[in-house]
Order: sequence, then structure tokens, then C-alpha cells
Amino acid sequence: MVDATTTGNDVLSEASGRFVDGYLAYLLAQASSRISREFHREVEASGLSVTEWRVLASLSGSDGESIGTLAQLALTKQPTLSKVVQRMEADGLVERTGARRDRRQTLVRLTRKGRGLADSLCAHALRHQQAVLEPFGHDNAALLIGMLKDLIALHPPAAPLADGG
Amino acid sequence: MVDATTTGNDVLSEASGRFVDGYLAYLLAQASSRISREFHREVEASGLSVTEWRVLASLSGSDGESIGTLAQLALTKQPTLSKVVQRMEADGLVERTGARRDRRQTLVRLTRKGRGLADSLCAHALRHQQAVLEPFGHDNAALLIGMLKDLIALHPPAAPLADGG
DNA sequence: TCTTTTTCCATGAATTTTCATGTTTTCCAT
DNA sequence: ATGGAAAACATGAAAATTCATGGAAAAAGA
Repeated sequence: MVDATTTGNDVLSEASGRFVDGYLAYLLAQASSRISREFHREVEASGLSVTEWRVLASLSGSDGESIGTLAQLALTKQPTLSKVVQRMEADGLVERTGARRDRRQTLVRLTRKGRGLADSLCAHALRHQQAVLEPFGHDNAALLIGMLKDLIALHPPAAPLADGG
Repeated sequence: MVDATTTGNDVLSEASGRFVDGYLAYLLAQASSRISREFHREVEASGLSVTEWRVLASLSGSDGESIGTLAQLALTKQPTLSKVVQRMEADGLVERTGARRDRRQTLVRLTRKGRGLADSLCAHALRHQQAVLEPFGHDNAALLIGMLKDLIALHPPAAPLADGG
């Protein structure tokens, strides 16, 4: 098992080699990219783009999100997301309903078909996650996830959305 | 200070709320995006795109990298990187030299101008990183970085490059 | 109430990225 | 050696993303 407490000497004051090899933002981006790449094959095998999968995942366990919220969750700009959602609506994966509370908003919800696909992919994703975290052991895995959540909580999104995003 | 050892109860068996809120790949992507966004304003103030900054950062502390390696480091596809490097060459930030060892490769190196800009931005980046990690304390920060490096080491890049990426 | 300002989303234009493919060089097995 | 397969990169066409902008609804102020 990987023992995070004994990884290298002082990983912070990185004195040698490429700059990026000790740079947090790079490590996060690289880890994100590599961890996701494997699963994204499954996603594309389902006929979805990565962005479309992110939308499905973001809507899983929710009974509707606005375009703006989805853009933040899916890490894209709002115009991008408007167009992705339109494609997904044409494919019968989501439906767009004018929200009751605020008629400016477009509320996006999973259709039955979309929920089926989302559930299937999410289950797959969780199995993949388990495999990824297995070498770390339960405690270190929880530590990692906790710290990522802390990082996220400490850095609010660009346009402060109602709550804390 | 954030105490990662007491963050929530069991962050793994996430039973409530949106699927993504407990999903490692999402947390990595979201954290990466949010941490970087702040600094990317500095980058764009320097007249660089994010991808161009990634190339500069990847070349910092190196005396030349191939197009393929840079594509991996900068998290883009090879054709994208070829074009970005051409723009950067036109701007006088990098130079492309035929590598000695393998004449198929294009070796990319920082020019004096490029190195100046890269050094300046990297210094800025490290100050930013220090601020980001400060709430975690030295030990937890080292733990986080160590685990990210482990994650990366455990998941090799798509097309196995000579070494270990 | 009636502006004035802000928020939320859609859309066309421009940019960026990616896909598909071709060329050149290297590697490997005869 | 040599012919075939694989690797590295460039490039044109296609697709995706982003920028700039506009309209409609809500919020804020006078």
C-alpha cells in the first residue's frame, strides 16, 4: 500500500528538476487528467462527450439544475453549456423546463432515458474510483478526499452562486 | 488551520446529495480548476493563454522537451501543441531545433525572452501556491502533494513515453 | 411606481482544439 | 542489408469552445 506519510523527503521545497514537478496546480491538473482518462473511454463508448458525461453526473442525485450551476459543475463557460444541453435535449437525455421561481432560468432535468444512462455510468465510475483509491487504503483515501473538499471550499467559484457552489 | 484528519465522518461512502460531490475525479478537476483560475488572470495579463503558460512552465528547469512530452505535460493533444509552439516561436518565447538524437523529434527550448517571462511567472506561481497551501499547514500540505504524486505515478500517461512522464 | 442596474440565458462570430491523415525517420525481424 | 511496422510531428478539415452581445426577467433605488 502507498504510505503517504513517507513519500519523499520534503516535497515542498522542491529544489531540482522541472518546475512543474513540484507545483500543486500542475499536480492537480495532471492527476485529474490521468485518473479521468481511463474512465472517459467508457464514456465515449456510450456515445457521450466528456462534457456531456459531466452534465449527466452533475444531474445525478439532483432534481434539476440551472444552466449556470451546470456550467460551474461541468467546468465550462455558460455558452458552451447552453449548446451542450441543447444537443443532449435533442438526444432525449435531458429536458429543459422554465423554472417556476425565476423565469430567467432554464431548469435542466434528466429524462427517464438520461437517468438510466447516468445511473449506469455513475455505478461504473464508483467501481473505477474504488480501484483507483484501493492502493491508498481507506484512511489515506478519506484524507485525500477531505483535503480536496477543503481546497474547493476555500476557493469559491468565479461568479459567486447563491450558496457555496 | 484546516485539519484534514477530522473532515467529516466517512467521506467515502457518500450517501446523500449530488453524485459528483463525493466523486474523486470530479473533486480533482474542480480543485484544479478553482486553484488555477486565480493565477490564470496573472497569466492572461501577461498576454499568454493558459496552454502557453503550461508550455513555459513545463520548459522551466528543462533544457528542451519534445513536442510529445510537452503535449503530455500541457494536457493537450499533439496537434494542438504543435500549433501553440508555432505561435510561441513567432512571439519569440521558444525556439524549435531539430533534436540531435532523433531527427523525427522537434526539440523545443526557451529563448532568453521566454526564460525571463517563465521565471517571473513561476516565481509568482510559487507565491500563489504558498498562499493556497498555507491554511493546511506544512505537514498536511506535504501529505497532499505526496498523494497527488502517488496518484500520478500509479497512472501512467496514455502513450507510454520513454521514461515515466 | 418607475427607472436603473443586475442576473440569466441564447446566439452568431471568432478562436481554439481535435480528428484524420501524410511524411519522414527510426526500429525490428528477417 | 532490407522491407515492413511503428513512432514523431505537421497540416487541412471538422468540431468544440469561447468571446461578444442582446433580450428578457428580476432586483434595487429613487
